[in-house]
Amino acid sequence: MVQYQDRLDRALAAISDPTRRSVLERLAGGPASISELADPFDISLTGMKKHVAVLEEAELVSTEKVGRVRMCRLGPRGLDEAQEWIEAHGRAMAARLDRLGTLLENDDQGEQR
Amino acid sequence: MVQYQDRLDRALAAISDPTRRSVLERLAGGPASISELADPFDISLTGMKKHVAVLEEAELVSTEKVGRVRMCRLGPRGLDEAQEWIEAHGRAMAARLDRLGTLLENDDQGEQR
DNA sequence: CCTATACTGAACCAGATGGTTCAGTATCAA
DNA sequence: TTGATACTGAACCATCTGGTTCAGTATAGG
Repeated sequence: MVQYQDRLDRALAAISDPTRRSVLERLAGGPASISELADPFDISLTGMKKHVAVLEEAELVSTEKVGRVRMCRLGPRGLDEAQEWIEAHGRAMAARLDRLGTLLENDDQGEQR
Repeated sequence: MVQYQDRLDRALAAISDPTRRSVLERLAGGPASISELADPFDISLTGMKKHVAVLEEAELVSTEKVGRVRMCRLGPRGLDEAQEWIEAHGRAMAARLDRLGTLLENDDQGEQR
């Protein structure tokens, strides 16, 4: 019963790492090999491959082996679900906070419906 | 030099857990105690307190002890930064994918810059 | 054919995460 | 004052995470 959220879980966890966010930003500029992705960071090839694997499992990135090079590009699915959740609930949270802001320092218990 | 991203890291990691997302959704409806938050889940009080602590460190939730009850409410900062990153880069990624989509099955190598 | 390149897989590591139980402490209510 | 309630902190646990090194394998190029 948690499984249908799995992709959202993975996507959010994937982008919670700054290295992986940088990788996504880099790939937004076009495909790149593992080596090219690893280059700007103080990280081993193996380490970068792991990051790419995480992004791939979150379906944010797709890869393809071409000769001895693994080309990485943005996946077709992208951050849609993550964006949807944040927009829907971020909006609700902000709205709630706005109302709270006007009522605060006054009555907290009354908020509990 | 990574530290200014720390809040974003924490916020995204915090909402990558489905239990914590549910807690945020619950709190969008008004403040709640730890017990009330734990109730819908098969989790101990201690377990829920840990989740709340994570949300608090991400500055998504603030808490206040009132008598023997710890009241939890949405924090003032919210998901702004997370939303900004996803919107900015999600948009860029989607745009890139659109262009790729029109060019694909044709020439991949030419995309590299 | 030989060598350098680009990745891959296995093994390992320290620290974080998500959960537990158990033994408190503090407070509300009777 | 006594008991139930609501949390808290410590200790423990299994698994995941982000990283490493080392020893391959496969391919591009000369």
